[in-house]
Amino acid sequence: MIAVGRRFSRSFFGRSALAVAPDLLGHDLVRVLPDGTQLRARIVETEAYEQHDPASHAYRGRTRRNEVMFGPPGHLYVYLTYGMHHCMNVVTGEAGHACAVLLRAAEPLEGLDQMAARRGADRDRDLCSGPARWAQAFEVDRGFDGDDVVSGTRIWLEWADGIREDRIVAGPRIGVTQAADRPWRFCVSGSPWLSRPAGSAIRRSRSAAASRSSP
DNA sequence: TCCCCGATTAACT
DNA sequence: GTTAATCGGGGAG
Repeated sequence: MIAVGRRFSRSFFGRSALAVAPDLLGHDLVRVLPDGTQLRARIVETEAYEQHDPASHAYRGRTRRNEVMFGPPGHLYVYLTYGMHHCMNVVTGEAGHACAVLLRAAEPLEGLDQMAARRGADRDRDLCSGPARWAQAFEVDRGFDGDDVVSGTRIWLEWADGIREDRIVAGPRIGVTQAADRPWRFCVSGSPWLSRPAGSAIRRSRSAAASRSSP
């Protein structure tokens, strides 16, 4: 019997981002390109963006951009950052609760040639090792904002092996300036597919350290 | 309307 | 380690 990935249930995503983010590690994001090619990558790094989280796009309320975050769970929230990069999130929590999990890095498993063609990358490690890299490899942009990853047909999440809890490492989120101390980035320990090494190896920038009030 | 800045990346020194 | 690229969001005026 061929092992066919199972879809996630809607209720899996109907929890807090903090609960869903680590639980997505070791599972797969699947994408079918317009020509029928299937891409698959196994999640190794996520970040949680909670309700009332100063680092969240939804912190200051509902806007056209973040509208999907306020909707039902299990949908994609895709945004453009720095005027050129797209990032993929999965909306979590009940409708009305604007939380989401940022998909940051994954191990590419299927369709590596297609990913490389879009990325212009020569090494496999450069295909999905960062939120914008991964989105580009998967040919995902704002046109995918709101897509259903539970029942979708062009992009969806599949239950795979998962990861043992003792292999999950939590650390500060990357690139955020608000609530920078919250350890809401989750990584598969020692994975070579991360956007950056996990753990305490991340050094605080000098300016940030200097501006810190120290009791 | 104006203006600053960002959940990043790649190409520099 | 540093920095340009590049543009929409959203707060300020």
